[in-house]
Amino acid sequence: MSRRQFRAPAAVSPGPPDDTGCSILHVDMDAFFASVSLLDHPELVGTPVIVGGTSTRGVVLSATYEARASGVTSAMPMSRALRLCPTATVLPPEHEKYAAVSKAVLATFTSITPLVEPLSIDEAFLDVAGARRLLGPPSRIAELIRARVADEQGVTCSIGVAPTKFVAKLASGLAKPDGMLVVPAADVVAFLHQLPVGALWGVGEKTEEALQRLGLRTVADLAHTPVTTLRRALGDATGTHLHDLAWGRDPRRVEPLREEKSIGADETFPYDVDDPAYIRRELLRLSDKVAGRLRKAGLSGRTVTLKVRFADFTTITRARTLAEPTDVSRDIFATVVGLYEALGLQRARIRLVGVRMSSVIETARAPIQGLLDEPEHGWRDADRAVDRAEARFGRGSVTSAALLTRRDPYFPQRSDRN
DNA sequence: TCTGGGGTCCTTCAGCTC
DNA sequence: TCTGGAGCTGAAGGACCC
Repeated sequence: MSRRQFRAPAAVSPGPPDDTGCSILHVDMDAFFASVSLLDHPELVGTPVIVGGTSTRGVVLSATYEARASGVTSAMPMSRALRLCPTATVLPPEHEKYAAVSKAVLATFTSITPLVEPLSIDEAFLDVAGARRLLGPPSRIAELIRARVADEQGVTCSIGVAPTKFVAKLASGLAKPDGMLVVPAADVVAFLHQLPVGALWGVGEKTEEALQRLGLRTVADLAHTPVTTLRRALGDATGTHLHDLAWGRDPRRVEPLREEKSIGADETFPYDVDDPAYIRRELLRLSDKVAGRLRKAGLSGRTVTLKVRFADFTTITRARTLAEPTDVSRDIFATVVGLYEALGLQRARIRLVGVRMSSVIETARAPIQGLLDEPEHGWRDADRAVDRAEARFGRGSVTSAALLTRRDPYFPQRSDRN
């Protein structure tokens, strides 16, 4: 669910398409989470529905187009969304269901071309140059995909067809909902130049403000500004990149295999917390979670980053790079708690804590040496035993004694298990 | 209005080495 | 021995995406 919506320029027709020079498809599921949730609630089809967190600090994850008509957008605080659309039905997220549909949709894509680059759970780029002989021109392939996704999964998607990834992504956004937009190579510059600068991928609120200060409102304005001016205002990389995009230059290819660069987890408390012992327990829980995900992915990380967000929403991070990569919960926890204690916070009111591991490599290639004081069968073996137990008995079946509690003052809904 | 959770990438700065 | 610059790396923070 895109946070910003742009109307399709009148000059571009969605009619019988000229797809000359187009081999990149961007497929974006329409209101994905809400659509999948409605598969089990057919009585709510055609009504305003919001999927999102129901805690005191929940935000909108997705909303049906009926709810969006009232001004509801993703990432909006739930309290505000319900003020805008008081008749909406609120459904809690069902992440496993979304993952299953996403996997099935991805299988449909890979049956058409091996060049599929998933961008998130609900969108992907496809390079269909190699499928043309078998399946026809890109626009016909796009229609085939839309029909198959609707038939097989019961949800709709929109597709942008263009010569480059970034134009295809813009086109799919403009085709929503349940549509297709083709931008042939010869029309790319004209298509781009009538859009507002905020439509460009990578221009958010701050960058848009910086561009407005330069008097730049449309992509055409940006394209006709000297690149040195943009670099001065936005930095070398961003300035050059946006200037290239404004002229339709985007050499990025569809890359089916993208390596993960970091794995992390963070948690916003329903209420601000000022109890250091409670924070340490949460860091243990998050360290366990991150380590488990690293092991599941067969990865180890070297840099441990602690994130702390205070009650006033200011956020700090502290990082430490270890001598060797690790996927051991205990190592991550010891490092992150050391970073936390080095902050010297007394009773600061904390809203969120997070743990992230970066500089990740495959564990099989990681140089792992036992520490001098590490027992022969150390925490690494214990972690693997926990992984095996959880695989057999379910998540949370084995956990640290410190995480076992009858009552959680900050998460009343939590029970004995995490 | 009051801001989740999972990420990536970029910029700036400091410390280190040569 | 001291100093300054270049280049590298890591840390921190910000912006952005879905």
